[in-house]
Amino acid sequence: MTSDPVDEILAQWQKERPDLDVSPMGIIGRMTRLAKYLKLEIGKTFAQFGLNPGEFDVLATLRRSGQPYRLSPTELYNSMMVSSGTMTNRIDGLEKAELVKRLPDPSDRRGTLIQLTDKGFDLIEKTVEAHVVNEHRILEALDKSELETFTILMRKLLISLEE
Amino acid sequence: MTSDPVDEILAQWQKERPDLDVSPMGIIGRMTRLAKYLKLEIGKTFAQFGLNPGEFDVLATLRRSGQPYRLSPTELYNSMMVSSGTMTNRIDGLEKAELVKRLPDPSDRRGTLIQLTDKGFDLIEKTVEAHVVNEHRILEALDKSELETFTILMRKLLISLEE
DNA sequence: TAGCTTTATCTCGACATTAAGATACTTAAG
DNA sequence: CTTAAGTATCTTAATGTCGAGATAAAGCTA
Repeated sequence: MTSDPVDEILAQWQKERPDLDVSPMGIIGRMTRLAKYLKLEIGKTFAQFGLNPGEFDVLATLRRSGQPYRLSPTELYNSMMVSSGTMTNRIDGLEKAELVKRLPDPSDRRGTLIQLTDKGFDLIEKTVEAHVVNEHRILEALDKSELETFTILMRKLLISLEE
Repeated sequence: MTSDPVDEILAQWQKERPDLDVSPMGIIGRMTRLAKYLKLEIGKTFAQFGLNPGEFDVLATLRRSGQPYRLSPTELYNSMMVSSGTMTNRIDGLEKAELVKRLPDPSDRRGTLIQLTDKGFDLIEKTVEAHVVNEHRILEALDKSELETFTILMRKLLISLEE
């Protein structure tokens, strides 16, 4: 079995602290590292379209919500695990770039609805297409059944963490 | 099969863009989400010892490097995928807290060596112990063979991303 | 209806990170 | 020995994020 950098780390711990069972570090360390690499790789595609990962998330969430491509800031930040302040920032930037616009919520005067503009729609459409191609490339190392197993395991863990 | 939030997202895309094969989003989306939850959960343990994840990483890297618990800033930031500026910041903070100290590198006058202090050693020793217990708890949802499979898949992907 | 609690959004200050550049030193080539 | 290129570390400015708090509106309770 070929080893990766995380195996080295575990071997160091094994030597220094043989009394500890550090095997979970292998799982969590790899997950963390993978997430970092993936964010980096994926971010390159977004950058080609002038977006950062956060902005992409907002546009993609609006797009996949279906017509009329309109959600409240609260729905947006809840769905992507960021604070309200972060969402305000992101919306500000996207609004300045005319990719979304703020509309008053007719049924709640406190509220705002974030609406994808035509320009935003066109951009996210193209970006998602390139993004999916890129994701396929990134995962080429794993075959179909491996990806399936991977999904099942991650889903299981995700559900347990979200309880 | 129980579903997780990522399944919802995929279902939305399937409906909106049936022409795209968005299955890789399932893998990458879960990985990203998992990494976020894990960082959050794990960070709680670090916080109990007055550390943030970045500071923990530095102390842990020094600790597992073995005696004399001493590495250069370059070794440190290379091993943990952050910039040199980030490492300077982290070392500044840890030095102020007297958990590490900077020593001149006797063999290269440009260089510095970062040395774990006794206080730093004691702290990381206790923190790692609590951390490992916490990691075991987080991964309780998966059994031994699942964890093994998980490791193999992540290792494979990690190696392919690091080429 | 009046008062209290909750909700929606935004503002602001603090912080960690990055990338680019500065400084000082080392190494290799001629 | 001199010079050019490379290396180690730190500095700085810009960015994205969070969390606490402000404001306004809605919803509940009596």
